[in-house]
Amino acid sequence: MPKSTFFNLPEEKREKIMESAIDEFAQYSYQKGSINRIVERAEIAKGSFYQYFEDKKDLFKYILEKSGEEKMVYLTHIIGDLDKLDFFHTIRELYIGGIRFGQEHPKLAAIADRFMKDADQQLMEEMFGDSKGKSQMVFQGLLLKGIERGEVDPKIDVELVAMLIASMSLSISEHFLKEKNTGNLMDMMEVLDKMLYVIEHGIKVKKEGEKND
Amino acid sequence: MPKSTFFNLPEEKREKIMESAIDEFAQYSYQKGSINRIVERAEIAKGSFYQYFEDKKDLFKYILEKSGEEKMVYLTHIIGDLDKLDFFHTIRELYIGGIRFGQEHPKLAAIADRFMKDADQQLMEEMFGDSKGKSQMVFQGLLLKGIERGEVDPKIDVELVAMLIASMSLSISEHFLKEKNTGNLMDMMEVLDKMLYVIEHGIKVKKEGEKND
DNA sequence: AAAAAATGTGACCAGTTAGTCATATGACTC
DNA sequence: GAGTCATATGACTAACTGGTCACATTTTTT
Repeated sequence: MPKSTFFNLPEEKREKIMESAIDEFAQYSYQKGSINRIVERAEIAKGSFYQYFEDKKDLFKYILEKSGEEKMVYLTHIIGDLDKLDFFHTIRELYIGGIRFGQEHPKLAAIADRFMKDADQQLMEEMFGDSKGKSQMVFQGLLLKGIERGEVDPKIDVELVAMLIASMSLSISEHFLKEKNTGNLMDMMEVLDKMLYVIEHGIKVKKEGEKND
Repeated sequence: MPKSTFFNLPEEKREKIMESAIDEFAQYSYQKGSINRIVERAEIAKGSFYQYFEDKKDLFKYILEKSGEEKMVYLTHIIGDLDKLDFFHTIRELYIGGIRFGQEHPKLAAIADRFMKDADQQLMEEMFGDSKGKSQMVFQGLLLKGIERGEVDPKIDVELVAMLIASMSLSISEHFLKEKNTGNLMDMMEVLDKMLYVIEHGIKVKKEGEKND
């Protein structure tokens, strides 16, 4: 957590610092992001930075937390309605929420994605405290519920599939972030639905007598 | 490519250098791997290193190339028999080859995997010259052939699915590398087959009248 | 106004990095 | 033995890094 001095700062200054930091970590990774550049861009003295934050990790953690909170805004209505939709529609809604978050906060999305991709397990644990990724845990819970309800194939290995879906999610986010020029919602939805189709049905050719939606 | 001086070196020395470098990059990433530590472990002078290699990139590229060649040894017999097996058995064989390579050359596998995961697109292109990952291209080719043969669902988006499979492959390799303590072939095969099952059939519960292998 | 507490500052530290270069070594040729 | 040439060396450079600290300034309290 930032020190109290940071929260005592006038809002303008505080936001300038946050913006500088977010710009920095959106451009560079956590590792390569430079405190020197951040304080330069924020026009504060190096020493001041260390009056506001414990260290680099403290700052980055705070950004991730804020980013997580912001993302939650896009997802809570889905989590609330968890029983109204089946597994596949639930994760579809979750992805759509994620895409909207990414469109409205591209830098935050880029920072979080890059961190998920780059960070080694040790760093992840230092930042979050939980060993397995949060999203993987969410998927795992949803899968179990989906199996109970008879929507998801009970033969699958829940943990493994959660991992696979989490990894696909990451690569699809990366894909979206990379092509932000053509990042219109329609195209994204199309890609999303194609991905969900694969998760639902697999890619093996369907024999006669099998149904489709 | 390393300079001619490197290849003129007595084999013993050459291998000591390669081993030091491989150890270094297996432990640290390309970015964080240190030439200083490499020359120290290899017991050569810093200046000597730069008599053998143009720079850090030159060395790393050479390791990746050698690693790629070595991995090919484990895959060529499959590429040769490409028409004997259907799509799903082909990629299964490819994965098994990959697993065996990883078991016999864990450091090389770790280096390549980490690089695939970490490297930004720019660096990838500097190293390989091709924009899309090699494995993704292989999957794409296999998918197209699989569709032609009526094994793979023609409704899928080939490029997207190739990307998804490539990303799953990476995360499964990572999974295997992480648990090298329990890394016995039997367990790995089980996980592999579970993953392939998902790719084949998806995770939606099967209605009556649908078949399974 | 004086004292005290809080905040701001940037030179500085010890550490790292990739890469260079003048010089030394030693092997081979004439 | 002199001359030549490829190779070996490690001190050195310049550029960074995250983090510290003695001091200056401002704000608050007495």
